Amino acid sequence: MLDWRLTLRHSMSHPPAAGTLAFAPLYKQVKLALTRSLSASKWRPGDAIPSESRLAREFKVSVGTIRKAVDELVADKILLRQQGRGTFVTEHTEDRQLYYFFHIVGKSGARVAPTHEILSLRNARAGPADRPLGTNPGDRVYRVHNLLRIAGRPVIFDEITLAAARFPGLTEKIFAGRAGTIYGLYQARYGINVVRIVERISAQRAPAAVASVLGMRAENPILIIRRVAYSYHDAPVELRTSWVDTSGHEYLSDLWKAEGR
Amino acid sequence: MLDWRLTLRHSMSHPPAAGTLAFAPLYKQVKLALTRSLSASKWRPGDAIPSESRLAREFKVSVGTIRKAVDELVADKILLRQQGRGTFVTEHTEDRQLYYFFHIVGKSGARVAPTHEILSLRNARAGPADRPLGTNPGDRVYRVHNLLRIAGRPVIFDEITLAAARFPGLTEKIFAGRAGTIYGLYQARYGINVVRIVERISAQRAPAAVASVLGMRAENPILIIRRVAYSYHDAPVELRTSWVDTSGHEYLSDLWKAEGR
DNA sequence: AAGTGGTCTAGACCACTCT
DNA sequence: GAGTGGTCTAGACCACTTG
Repeated sequence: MLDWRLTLRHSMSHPPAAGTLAFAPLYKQVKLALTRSLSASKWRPGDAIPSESRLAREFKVSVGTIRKAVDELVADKILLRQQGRGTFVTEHTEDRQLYYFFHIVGKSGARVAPTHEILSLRNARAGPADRPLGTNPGDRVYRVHNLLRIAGRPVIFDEITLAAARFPGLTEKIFAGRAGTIYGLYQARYGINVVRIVERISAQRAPAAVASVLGMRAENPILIIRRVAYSYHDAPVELRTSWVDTSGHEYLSDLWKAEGR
Repeated sequence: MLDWRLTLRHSMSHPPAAGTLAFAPLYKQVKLALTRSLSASKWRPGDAIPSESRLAREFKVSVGTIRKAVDELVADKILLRQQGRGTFVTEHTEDRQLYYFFHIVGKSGARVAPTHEILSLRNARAGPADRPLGTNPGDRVYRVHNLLRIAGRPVIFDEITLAAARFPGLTEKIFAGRAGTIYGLYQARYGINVVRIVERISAQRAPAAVASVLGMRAENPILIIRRVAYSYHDAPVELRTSWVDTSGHEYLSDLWKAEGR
């Protein structure tokens, strides 16, 4: 279990060196070792990681140093501390989904969980627009169409693109029959943990196909969100384009709340 | 200078008590005392606050406790640490503006600073829509119209609303003739420090008046951003509605980058 | 009662900036 | 060299959860 023994201590000086963190502060080295264990699925979402005193013994550093590493992972929402219980690998629960990965709220500000309806899952070939996924044009991808309703009313139409190589054997049945959230599915079935999203937003005219699904008039203004979802170490996982009818809802951007302050 | 002597130590137990933090952890009490000094303009933006060892002496707590309080203020971007130099009150420089308070980027992702053109500053009466400002309908407000160009092309039209009571003597000349950013003006002239914004985004049809200023066709889809800007302790400072032509630019939402990771 | 995270302390040494 | 923040340690005690 001690294959992560750190060789360098206090040698925080000089070229931070590309790629490796050999000369970084101890707590950064610990943080990197932990995220590597995480991405190698050493612990599963919902599991407790070893206690801080135990980690301190294993890494041969002080508890304070472990705390500083874990502090950052908690701030990144990769780990979750619970006093008296332990430190856990964050799960993609409905609540987390709603707070950190779903930014559409009612005009009154009310945050309501949407219901999902998977419309289709198709095999396709990646195009140049899928580059942010890390795919090359021609690579196999899945495209999933998804309709989100809020209080029964269709509000969002999603097109989700995934690299087939990273999601082997994915089917519409698996996607539609999942237990929890979509990111929970990635996590539970493929060990892929979405920890960060970047979204680009613009206003356009609603395409006819989208408008008809959303029950709005074609050519009416619609909000378009282009999302890239990342796992540990900035590895892209998912591309998602969302068309949002903002006649009754809007996009909420609140960095503070999102960071849990 | 020691008017902030803390009476309670280690008494972190029991009713966190509404309003007061008397029973909160020491570092939270220190943080609160510091933000109170900040909002009382005890130190001006750009100034260094006392060193950590000095604060530790003054507060009669350990340096580690001071560090934890300052850590949070740095994470909130209220303070800025510089190794070897000191800890400074954050200023509203152009750079900070561009990174934390301006979310419009080119479709390529390029972040370009806009140029501002103040079109008008009018006296008006607050309406019900101005409630988030903390004003009651009928209170005096200023409304400022502002055109932002990116690479010479008009992209954003802003309507800024301010409570006249908090910005006495504000004129169009002052607004247009300011040295740096708009939030820098609030800071330098009125001691009001914007530290957080919340934005709500929707897609609508461009009103004729806005469309003509932006040089786009009326009724075309346009992005609308309704912003509330807050100072310390969540005090609302500014209401801003922005109409954005997203034919060549888009809104970027990246919590991580915004948090400086 | 045992184990976990949360707070706080005191002190050492390093890295950086300024004079 | 003096002063600042940055890292790291070791240990005490508190608050909370679980058995």
